[in-house]
This record gives sequence, C-alpha cells and structure tokens, in this order.
Amino acid sequence: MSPTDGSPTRSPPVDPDTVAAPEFLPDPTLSRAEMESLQRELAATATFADDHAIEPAAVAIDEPADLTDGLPPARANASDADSRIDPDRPAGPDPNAPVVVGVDQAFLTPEDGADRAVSAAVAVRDGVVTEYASATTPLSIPYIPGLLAFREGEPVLAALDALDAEPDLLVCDGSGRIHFREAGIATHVGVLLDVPSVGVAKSLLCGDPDESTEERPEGWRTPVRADDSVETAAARSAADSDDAPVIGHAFQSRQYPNSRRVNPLYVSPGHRVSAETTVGLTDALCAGYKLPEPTRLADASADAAKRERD
DNA sequence: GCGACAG
DNA sequence: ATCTTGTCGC
Repeated sequence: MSPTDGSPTRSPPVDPDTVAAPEFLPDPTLSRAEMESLQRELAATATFADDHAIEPAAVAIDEPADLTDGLPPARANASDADSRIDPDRPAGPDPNAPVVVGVDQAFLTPEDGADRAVSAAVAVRDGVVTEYASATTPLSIPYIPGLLAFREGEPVLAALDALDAEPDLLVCDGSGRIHFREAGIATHVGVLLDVPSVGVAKSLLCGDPDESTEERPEGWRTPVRADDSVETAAARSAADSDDAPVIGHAFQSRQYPNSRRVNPLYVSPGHRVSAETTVGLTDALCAGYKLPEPTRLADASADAAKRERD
C-alpha cells in the first residue's frame, strides 16, 4: 500500500504473516459457496483430539471477578520483588500457568450504514487478568447462521493481534465443532492460529442432545451428536443416530436450587481439544457464573470499549 | 414449499 | 447481537 498512490490507506486488521495458516483467513468478500468450501477444508485440517498441552486443572479459576465496580486491573506475574516490596500484597499470577484468552464482541450502533464491531480479548493466567486488548473493525457481511466466522472472524483476529500475550487456550463465543461443516468460529480461529481452542455458545446451532436439556442441575451434561444437518463424512455414515459422532456437549454450568430458569451452555471443541476435555476446561473456567470467566471478562471488556468509542 | 439456524 | 427498568424469585 503505497502512500503516494492516493488511495485511502487502512492498516489491515490482521497481519497475514502472524497467522499460522493464512490460506484460511475468513475473507468476507468470498461467495457463499467459497466460504462453505473453505470451511470444509478447515474442518479437514482441524484436530478434535487432545493436544496434551492443556489440562483443566492447570487453568482452574476459583474466584469470580467482581465486576460491580468495573473491570479488575491487569496484573503482572508474581515475582520475588513483589514479596520484597510488600509481603502483604497478594501474589501475582503463576508465570508458569497457561494463558487462557477469552474473546467477545459488542456492536456499535449503525449511525450511517456501516456496522462496526468492537472486539475484546482478555488474557487470564492462574485466575488473574494479565492483559486487555481491543480493536474496532468494520463488519462486511450480515449475520448468517453457519457463516459467523466470516462476519466476526476479522474482529476477533484484530483483538488477538493487539494482545501481547501468546494464548495457550482460546475461549470463543460461539460454536466450534457444533457446526454444519464442523468448522464454527472457534475452530476457524483455532486452526488459523494453530492454537488450542474451545467454543462456548449460549444456544444450539445444530446437532441433537442425547437427553432433554430442561431443568438440569449444576454440573449436568449430555453429549450433542451430529444430526442430518451436519454434512461430515463420519456424521453421514453413522448407522443409527445413536452412533452419530459426539460433536460437543450441553453443559449446565450454573443453576439455582429451587428454580429451573438457567439454560445450559453448548460447548464444543475448536481445535486441538477433544469434546470431553472441552467440557472439563469449561467447567474449570467457570467460577460461579453461567459463563466461563475469560468469556465473562471479555464480554464486560467489549461493552466498556464500546462505550468509550461511541 | 416448510422448518431451523452460533452472534 | 441490540433496543432497556424494574422486578419476580431464590
């Protein structure tokens, strides 16, 4: 992009050199058919099995962040200097703990006709926020079920680009393997960056839960299997619907004792994580609220960033 | 043609 | 996702 050619300059939302698989960038100018075929190639590249890199216990969060008085400040790693300066000061995060990054978007009110997304990425290590990053990105296409990554992919990547920390695990808002072509936004971003990722959705895009999801107690879970809308080979070749592959789980992360109003989460592997471990990771990352802490923090961060920028 | 559909 | 205060229930 030459500064002398008179064309409007705009820094690219993502530097292709920083992504592991630039051929999978979610280009929103592709045709619908091209988007779908890109997702098929993406799913073939994705790994829905454990990487041996992240274990739920290593990322467990015990205390939920108090958001009543704004976002908690980002903190530096624990070091010997901390205790020398002030022995009473709470220790910073364990520098050896994995970095979990939650990402979420908020949307600016379309004043003209141009929709823009404010995306936030929050790095959490050892249960402590270590960094916040956000980015404002133009949205090229409307929301289309099954093609969410082509609307929100660039915003997510832009926020991750602005983050200094290197994620060991990505927690995305939306599905991963629970997707018509097993390539939801969590899978898309995970493969693109070749980082372990999980998808956490508040509603079900496709698939069939083994059991009814009504009135379930906290901690309850049931497999979600591929249904007819999932066009994957393994999904199509299943003899009975009972043998259809498990593409994710419905997981009740929170519930009230004498009420039945909270709906379950729908969690699925993004990349380099199994369906089983995805539930374990989500469970470990929840600290009393329905959403995993990284997602809850990213949610609040995106809202805060939105207010500042409009 | 009808239904179903993450954010 | 977003437009939005109070309010019913634990």
